[in-house]
Amino acid sequence: MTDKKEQILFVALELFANEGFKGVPTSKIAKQAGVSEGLIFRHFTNKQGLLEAILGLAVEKTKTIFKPIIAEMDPKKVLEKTILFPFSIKKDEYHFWKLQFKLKWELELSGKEKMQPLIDKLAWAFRELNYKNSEQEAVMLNHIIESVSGGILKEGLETQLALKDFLLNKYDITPKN
Amino acid sequence: MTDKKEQILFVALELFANEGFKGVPTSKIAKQAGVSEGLIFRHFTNKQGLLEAILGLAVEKTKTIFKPIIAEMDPKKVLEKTILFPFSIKKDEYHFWKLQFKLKWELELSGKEKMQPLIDKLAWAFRELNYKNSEQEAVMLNHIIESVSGGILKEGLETQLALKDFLLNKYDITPKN
DNA sequence: GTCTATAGGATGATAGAC
DNA sequence: GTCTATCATCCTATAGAC
Repeated sequence: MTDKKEQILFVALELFANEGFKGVPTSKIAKQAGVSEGLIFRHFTNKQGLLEAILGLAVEKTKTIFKPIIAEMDPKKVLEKTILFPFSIKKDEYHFWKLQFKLKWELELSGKEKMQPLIDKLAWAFRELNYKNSEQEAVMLNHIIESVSGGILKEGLETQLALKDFLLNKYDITPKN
Repeated sequence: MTDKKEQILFVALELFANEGFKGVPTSKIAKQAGVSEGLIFRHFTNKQGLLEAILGLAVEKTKTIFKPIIAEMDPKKVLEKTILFPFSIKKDEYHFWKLQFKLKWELELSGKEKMQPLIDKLAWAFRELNYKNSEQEAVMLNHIIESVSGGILKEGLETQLALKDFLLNKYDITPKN
């Protein structure tokens, strides 16, 4: 079926996202991936290497996910897409995002650089829309969507849903063309 | 000197905050606390029990920290104190707050109930100030200060400092009486 | 209350055969 | 590329002496 190396990555991402890096033994990854434990070390040298392989993919994936926002040239649309983003996280992206939050705190990884392109784009949008302090507006909105995303991942979409229309309204976005 | 039981709690809090619960062996706690490893288990039964003892203290400490905001009866002052809060976290409270964020993700602890009294107070303040949707305003401001606090703990106070005056201004708060 | 010693199991990693 | 077998270490927890 699938490549065993990819299978290891797939399972490890899911397990790390749910139980943390230190919380998951390689034996468990191997078992769930239907692979011998030794193979993990053949492919990734050590457990840390496995994590770094996943992190490498994460950088790419993040770029892909934010591409539609970065590419948008209508400033209002930039805000709309940004606000809607947390509420439109797909089920199969949950593991990915959960891992980002988990590792950010478990290993104190920045995650900051990954968001910078989005913040820059937001700052641009606010500037276009003549907001006073576009830089800080961008940083603040980023804080909001980051915390809202975290809330959704931890406590479920329903718990944050009321914020959606509130935020769209706050930023003066008419409910879809 | 200090009670050895307290010393264990003190050291464990610091280590858990910096390296996570699963990341810290009891041997390390014992060593750094200048105590035999067995004593940890005499006092707290097991490692989980040690964590729960710390978590018990955390509930009390959180109440104490937010008490000045909850008790405030001037709605403007409530907003001011809330906004200033992340920027005034004392060095000796860093471990405590870092632990809250770390465990929130490592063990998927809610942390939500702990913030509810603050959110309620904020909702009250916004209502007093005739904001349209006081509930969501409160939730949003809570998101902001939560994310800002996280940024300060992870990346340092300086990285978030620009937001302070921006937020005070945003909520129309005159720079201190 | 506190320490020393140690059991018992899990865990990361390696060696060697296929 | 993949598996089996195995090792060395680490880690939680307990027993028993002081």
